Amino acid sequence: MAVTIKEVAKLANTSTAAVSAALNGTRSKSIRVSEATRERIYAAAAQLGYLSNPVARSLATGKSKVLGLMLPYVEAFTDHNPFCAQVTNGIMSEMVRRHYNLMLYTGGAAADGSHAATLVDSRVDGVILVMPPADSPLFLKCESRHIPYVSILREQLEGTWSVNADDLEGGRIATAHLASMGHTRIAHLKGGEGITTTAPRLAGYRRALMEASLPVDNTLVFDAGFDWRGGYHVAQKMLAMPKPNRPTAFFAANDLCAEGAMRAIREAGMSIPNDIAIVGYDDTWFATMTQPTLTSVRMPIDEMGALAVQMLVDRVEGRIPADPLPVLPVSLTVRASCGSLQPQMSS
Amino acid sequence: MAVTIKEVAKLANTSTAAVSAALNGTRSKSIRVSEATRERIYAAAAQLGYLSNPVARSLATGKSKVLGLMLPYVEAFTDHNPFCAQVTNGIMSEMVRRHYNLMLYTGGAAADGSHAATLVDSRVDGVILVMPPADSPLFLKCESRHIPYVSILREQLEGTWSVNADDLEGGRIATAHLASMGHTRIAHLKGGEGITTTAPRLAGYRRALMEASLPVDNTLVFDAGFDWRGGYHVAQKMLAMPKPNRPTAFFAANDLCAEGAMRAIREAGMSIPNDIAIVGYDDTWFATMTQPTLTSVRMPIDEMGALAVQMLVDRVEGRIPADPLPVLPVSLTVRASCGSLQPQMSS
DNA sequence: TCCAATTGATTAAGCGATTTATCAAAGAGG
DNA sequence: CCTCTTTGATAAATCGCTTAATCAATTGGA
Repeated sequence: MAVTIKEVAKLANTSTAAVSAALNGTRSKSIRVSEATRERIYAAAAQLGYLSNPVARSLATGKSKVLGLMLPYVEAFTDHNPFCAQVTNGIMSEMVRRHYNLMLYTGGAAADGSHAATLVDSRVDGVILVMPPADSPLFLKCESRHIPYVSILREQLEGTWSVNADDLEGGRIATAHLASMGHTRIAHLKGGEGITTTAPRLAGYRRALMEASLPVDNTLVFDAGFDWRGGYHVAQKMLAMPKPNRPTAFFAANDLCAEGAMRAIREAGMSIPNDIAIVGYDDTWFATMTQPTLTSVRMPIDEMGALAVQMLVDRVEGRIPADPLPVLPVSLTVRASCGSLQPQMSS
Repeated sequence: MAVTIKEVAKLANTSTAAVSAALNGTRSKSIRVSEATRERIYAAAAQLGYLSNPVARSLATGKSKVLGLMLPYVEAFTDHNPFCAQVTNGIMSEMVRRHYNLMLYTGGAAADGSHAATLVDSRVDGVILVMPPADSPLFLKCESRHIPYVSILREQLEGTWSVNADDLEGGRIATAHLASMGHTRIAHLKGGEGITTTAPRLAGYRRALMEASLPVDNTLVFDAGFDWRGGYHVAQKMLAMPKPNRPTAFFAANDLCAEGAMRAIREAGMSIPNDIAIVGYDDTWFATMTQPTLTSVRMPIDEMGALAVQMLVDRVEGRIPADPLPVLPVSLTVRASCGSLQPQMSS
C-alpha cells in the first residue's frame, strides 16, 4: 500500500535507522548520518513519495502531536456560546503554527460525562478544556490517564493550569460604564451556577455599584443562564416591574444573553439605549451584528486560546509554563447599545 | 505506564490473542474464546483498569476510527459562514453516534493549500470536505493517498460523493416569494465565483423571475462574496440607484450577507420590510437573531452533515452508499424581513 | 471404531516507525 | 605505534495490538 521507511532504506541502500534519523534530523551520539547518505535518503524518499506514518511514529514515541479540544456543548459553534466558536479559532491557529493537530470533542459540560469517555483516548498528548464545570469528571479522567490538560475559564486552583480573563474587572467596568451614564438602577443578568465566570462578574458588578455609591439590590440580579432564552425571559420579567423599581440598564453576562434581552426590550416597545441601556460580555463578532450594536466587555479571546495551546504544548514537551494561571486583561468595547455614542455608529 | 493487553493476559492466565478476541468480540474460525475464559478476561481487564491503546490498534488494523473534517476557512465558526458552524454540529453528532472521532482541519479554501498538507495524514480513515473550491488540490491529495472523502456542497460529478441541497429550487422559492409579494425589481446578492452554490442559486433566481413574467435584469445581480462586508457594500451600491431603477427587494445568497445588507438599509434610513424586503439563505440560528428576523431558505443542514458522515463511514467500512450524490430538499422559512408576516413575530 | 469437523486456545508474525546497543573505520594524541 | 575518541552506520528490540497459522482435545457422523 503506502510506501514505508523500509522501501526507502532499500532504495537508498542503507538501514531504516539511518532513514529515520536523516528524515527527522536526529542527532544523538549513537546514530549519525553523513551528508552523502542523507542526500541519497532524501532522493529516495522523494522518488518514492514517502510520507511517514504518524500512527507508527506515535506508537514508537508515545507522542501523537494531537491535542484534544473539549467544548462544553455540542452546539458550541452555533447558538450556545459564541465565545466557544471564537476561542476555537485562536486555538486552531496556534495549533497549526505549532504543528499539532486538533481532535474535537464536545459535550464536556454534560453531567453524565458521556462524551468524556472517548476523550480518555491515548491518542492525544493533551487536552484543552473550555469552560469545564467545576465538578467535571474530566479532571479526574485526565489525571488518571496522565493526560496533561489546560483549562480556559476555570476557577484558579493551586496545581492546575488555566487561562483566565479578569472577570471581576470585566463586571466592574461594564457596570461602572452604565453608572457613569447616570443609571442608578442597573440590573445584572448573571450566568449559570457552576460556571466559573458567574461569581466574579457578579462581584465586579457589585463592586462597581459600591464604588458609584449605588445601593446593591439583589432583586436586580437574575440568573439568565448564559443563553438567549434566559436573557429573553429574565428581561421580560424585569421590564414588567412597576416604574420606579424597573431597571433602566442591563448588564448581561454574555452577548447572546444580551441579544435575548434586546429582543424582549424591543417587543415591549421600548428603545435601546433610550429606554434601556445594555452592555454585554465577550465582545465576539456577534456583538457587531446586533441592532443596535452591542457595547461589550472584551476578552482577548484569540490570545487566550493561543496561550492555552502554548501552555499545553510546553507541558506536553516537558517544559514548565512560565505562569500556570495567567489572567488576561479585559476592556470595554463601547458601541451603540448604551447610549454613550451617537446613534448610527458602525461596529 | 499504562496497562497493556499483555498484563491482562498474564493475570487472566491466557494469551494476548484471547484477550484481544474476547474484548473485541471477534468471532473467526481461527480464534474463539469460551465463556469461562471470557469472564476471566473481563475480570482481569476490569481489575487492572485496562483501556486499549487506539494507536496500537490503528497500526495493526490500518483503521483509526478517526474522520477528518475540512472546513473552508479558519474563521468558519465565527464570522465567515454560519453554515459551517451548523453543519459541524450535525457532523459531530453523527460521528459520536457512530463511534468515530473527529479531527478538525481548517483553511481548505486557501488557494495555496497550505493547511491541506497536514490533512494528508494517514491517521484519518476518511475526510469530509465542506464547500471545497471546485479546483481544490485536496481532491487529488485524497485520491493519491487513497483516502475516501465525501463533500458537502460540491458540484455533482460522476464518480464523486457529495451531499447537496437543491440550490436551484432554493433560489427559485426565495425569489418567487418576493415576487408574490408584489415586488418587481428584485436584486440578487450572489455568492462568490468558484463556489458551487453560486450558479444554481442564481439560476433559480432567474427562473423565478421568468415564471413571474418579470424581466431578468443583470444590473440587479451583484457578487457579494458570501460575507457580511460584501452584503453591506453591494446593498449600499444598490440603494444609491435612482428611484425607478432601485430594487425594492433583495435575495441574498447567505444569511450573513443578508445581515450586511440589512445594516446598509438601516443606515440609509430605510425600513425593512416596508422599503426593502429581504430574503436570506441557510436559515441558520443566526437568521432568528437579526432585527427584523430574517426570512431565509432552509436547508436541512444537520441532516446534510449526518448524511455525509453516514456515506463516508459506509465507504470506509467497505459498503457502497446507496446514493452517491443525494440532493436534499429545501424550503422557505418565512419571518419578518419580507413583509408577509405581521411585525413582531418571534423566530 | 475411525476420520473429519468443530471448539478453544497459543504462538508468532506482522503493522511502520524509533532507538539502543553494537561495531568498524578513521582520526587524534602521546 | 598504540590507544582513545569520534564518526558513520547497522541489526535488532520495542511500542501495544491484531490475526494468520497451528495444534490439541472434543464431538459427531458413517
